[in-house]
Amino acid sequence: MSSDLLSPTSYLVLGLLAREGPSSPYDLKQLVASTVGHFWTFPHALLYAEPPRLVKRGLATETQEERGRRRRVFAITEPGMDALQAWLGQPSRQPTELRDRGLLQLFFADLGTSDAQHTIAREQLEVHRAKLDGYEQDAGRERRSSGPGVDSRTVEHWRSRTLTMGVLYERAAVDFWEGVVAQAHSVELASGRLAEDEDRSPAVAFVEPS
Amino acid sequence: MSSDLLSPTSYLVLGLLAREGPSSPYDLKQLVASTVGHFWTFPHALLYAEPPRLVKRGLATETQEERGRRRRVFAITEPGMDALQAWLGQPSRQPTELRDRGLLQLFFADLGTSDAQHTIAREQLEVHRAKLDGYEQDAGRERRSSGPGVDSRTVEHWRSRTLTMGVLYERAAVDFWEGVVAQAHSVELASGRLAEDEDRSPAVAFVEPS
DNA sequence: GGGTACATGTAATCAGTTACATGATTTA
DNA sequence: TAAATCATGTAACTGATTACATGTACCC
Repeated sequence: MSSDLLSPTSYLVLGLLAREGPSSPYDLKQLVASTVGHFWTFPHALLYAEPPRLVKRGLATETQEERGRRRRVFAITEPGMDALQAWLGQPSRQPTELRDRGLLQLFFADLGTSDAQHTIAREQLEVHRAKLDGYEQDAGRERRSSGPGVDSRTVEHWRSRTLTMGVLYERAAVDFWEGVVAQAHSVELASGRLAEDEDRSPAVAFVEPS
Repeated sequence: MSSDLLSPTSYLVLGLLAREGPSSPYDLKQLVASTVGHFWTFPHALLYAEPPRLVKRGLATETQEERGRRRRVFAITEPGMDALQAWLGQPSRQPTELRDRGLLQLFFADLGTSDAQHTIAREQLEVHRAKLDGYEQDAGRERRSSGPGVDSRTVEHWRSRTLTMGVLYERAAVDFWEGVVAQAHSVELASGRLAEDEDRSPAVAFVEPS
């Protein structure tokens, strides 16, 4: 018997099944990609592996289509709903995992060339600007399609609220990396490493500042 | 043969060995706890398991103390340094993993009671305020101990710069959850669920606003 | 010298990840 | 009808996590 505590993946699947009704792993994959997947990736193989685990615990059921693709469709059970409710009723105190390879590289940047610092920072700035840009396009699309009156009790409301956290994080990240770029640049200038006429921010130009 | 690409854990250990010199797994554990461990946790068993892997690849060497605790001490090799440099020279483009259980709960909060939303948000607010508070105390201690003249090229500089990312994230998180708390509260009021005289923010009071 | 906290490790399990492989549907 | 893409899965591996277990130093 594995410990009776479920993983975040378990609750992800339970929650999606509860909200969307019976779903195939592929459905789950699509749902994840457009929501939490923006900042917490779940490889598709996981979404094929998790539902059977839930079935074994009695938290979901599996049925198979007779014709066509014979997809496996999973549905949440009563005990599954209970587990989900229990989880929602007991807020997590575990700290956020901010797994960012760029940050890890920055942490060790002093071991590389001074050029490495600059390169890392510019790359990260580009990545985070692009991501922020993507979020804002999504938000625009959504506003147009769902109209102005978004009720705070709707599913859409909480969905977009969660994405907002992603946006806030990306904004903080852009601020941060801008600072690092500026800092690294001035250090290199001071040490006479850069020519005066060098392009200062090539990686930054292609995205409009917010 | 496993793929010749190293994991973040590998680079973490390589980087620490490069910076600190020969170290035992326990040393690594301490170093991690006071730096990146603040936002990217590496369980101690990992820091006992990873160095031998590096040895097998020729990126580190192992020696054992003769007396006392007979600790295993690991040191980085030339190929190890090369691998580290190569990594630093090629900035990551992989997106940040923001694994936050509270966010996941929020995403599904509409499936719980309206009370669940409020509870989750207050708990998260408390957690993130406490973390932010801890960072700021650390920063204060460090400023006092290292004096005013921090050279931007020093190790300490980059160390604290990296922690700064943690601070920025926590600030963004506090903002976010404050908004959610306010929102959830007003929704509950509107639906007549709260009495007028209910305590509005008990979870928040114990930490000073920054 | 007995308790407590710190330090050091191992073993077993399991989830996560990568890679592979093939089937179904659409479109050129 | 061939190509391309979307959809659906599985297998193997291995890294991450948990739990266990014991040793060493310090303090009362």
